[in-house]
Amino acid sequence: MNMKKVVNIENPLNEKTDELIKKSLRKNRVIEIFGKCVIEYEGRASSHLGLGDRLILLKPDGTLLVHTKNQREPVNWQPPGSRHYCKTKDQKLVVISKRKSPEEKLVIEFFDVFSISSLDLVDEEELELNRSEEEMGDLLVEKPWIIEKGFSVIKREKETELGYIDLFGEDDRGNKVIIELKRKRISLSAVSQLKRYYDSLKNKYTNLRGLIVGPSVSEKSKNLLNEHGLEFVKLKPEACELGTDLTEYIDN
Amino acid sequence: MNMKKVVNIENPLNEKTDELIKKSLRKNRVIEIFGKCVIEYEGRASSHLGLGDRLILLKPDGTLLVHTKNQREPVNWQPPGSRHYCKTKDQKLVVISKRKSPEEKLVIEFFDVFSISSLDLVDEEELELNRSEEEMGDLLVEKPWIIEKGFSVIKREKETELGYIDLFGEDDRGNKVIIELKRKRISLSAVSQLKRYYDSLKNKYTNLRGLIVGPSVSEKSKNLLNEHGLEFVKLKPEACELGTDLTEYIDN
DNA sequence: ATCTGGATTTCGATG
DNA sequence: CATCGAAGTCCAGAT
Repeated sequence: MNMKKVVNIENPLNEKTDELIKKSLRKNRVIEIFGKCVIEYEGRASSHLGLGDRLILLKPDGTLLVHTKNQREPVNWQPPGSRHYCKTKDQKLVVISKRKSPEEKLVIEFFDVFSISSLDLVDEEELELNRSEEEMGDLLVEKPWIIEKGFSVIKREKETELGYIDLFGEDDRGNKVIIELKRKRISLSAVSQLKRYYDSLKNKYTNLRGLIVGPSVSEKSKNLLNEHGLEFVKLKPEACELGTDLTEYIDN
Repeated sequence: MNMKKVVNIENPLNEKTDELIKKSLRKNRVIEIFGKCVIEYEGRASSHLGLGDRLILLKPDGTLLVHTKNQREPVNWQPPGSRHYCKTKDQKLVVISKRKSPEEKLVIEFFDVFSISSLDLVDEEELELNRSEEEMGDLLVEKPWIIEKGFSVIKREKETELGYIDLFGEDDRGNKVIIELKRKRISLSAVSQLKRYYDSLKNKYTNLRGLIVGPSVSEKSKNLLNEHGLEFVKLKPEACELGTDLTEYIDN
């Protein structure tokens, strides 16, 4: 069953780890290092991280991740496209990752290495993700009556001077309608975004409405919508999955 | 030197891996699994990921990460605070992670396991990060003349009806000044944000200016600033680090 | 290369 | 718990 070759050193000696990492980098393997280290970063920002235990992950696409025992986010990293190097200096393993444009450099100095594994990962599958904002758009193009009776879509992703409008359409009285879709509760910045689109088209269309569509809206956002004469339409992203009962919208 | 105990199985048998993972979870270790798996997610969104090789990371704070050989971002994950479980079903290792509020569930079914390591990571260090937007604020509070001659800061993080203003101050002619700080090139949404703050205070102060401070500004954003009567002031975040030569601002 | 906006954003601060 | 905005955001798509 386990025909896959895992290179694994439990108590790595520095002279050997150096070699192993270099070879694994050449072979485009994913490399994982548990170790005690100090980290310096210099680039878009700059940072210093004192001595501690971390897990370092080197990916064949040039990604480098430094994970601590907490948090979803890496404490330090290099984005895809970086170049990784490694050497032994003063008896210590040093891993360096650089990229250009923007110029960025990460230096990891190991004071102890607990474990190294490296492996060729084969993965051709792509993630199928549902309930995105895009799916909300798909649903409304197909069933525009969910917005309101008589509504019709003219254009998806309409470009304006000031950004892209999710849906542009027309109501049963001939008003043009700008629709901004959100899969989460409506925030102030979402309202500002809609207002910006509205302003960019209000000179072009005399009868113009602006709708924001999402699962809910905060109090302040609702007030701001009212001030600007914009409207809110309730629609939860989970309603946009196939086979969902939409009868609650049917009296529109 | 290597007194740290690394639990490491190179060719894990499923009966043993089950036990090892359960024990490591109890002991709050960081667990890393290389394996071939299928993944289902159901929660804020939903997703399916077909058979492929991945690296799974389980953290003691309840974070779970699934990394493929590419990208900085995990292809699937659970945020901190989730609960991890593991079992053997149909001779296959299954790892499950759940959280409530919002309800989310991730199920990883392994068809092959290549390597497992688990380790107690000790890390008390905090990251020292420089060149943040906050540091730009620190500098301008200390040296307000960088904005312009005669400018003075009245308040940091001033709250308004429609959000928090980074800096609120006054110029040498008695105009009140709203300042929005950005460490990156100014985008349309940054301008919208400043406009929102400006609108929320323009009734309160008759002589009001709105400045946006950042390293550069896009053409569209510059136009939108002009339309609204708002202003741009150039300041790079790296200038906010200690010991930087600020003579280029000194004629202000 | 830049611009634009979404994201299972995450994260921290604040009320 | 909700709101708000930054982030070395990342990332995809469009120009």
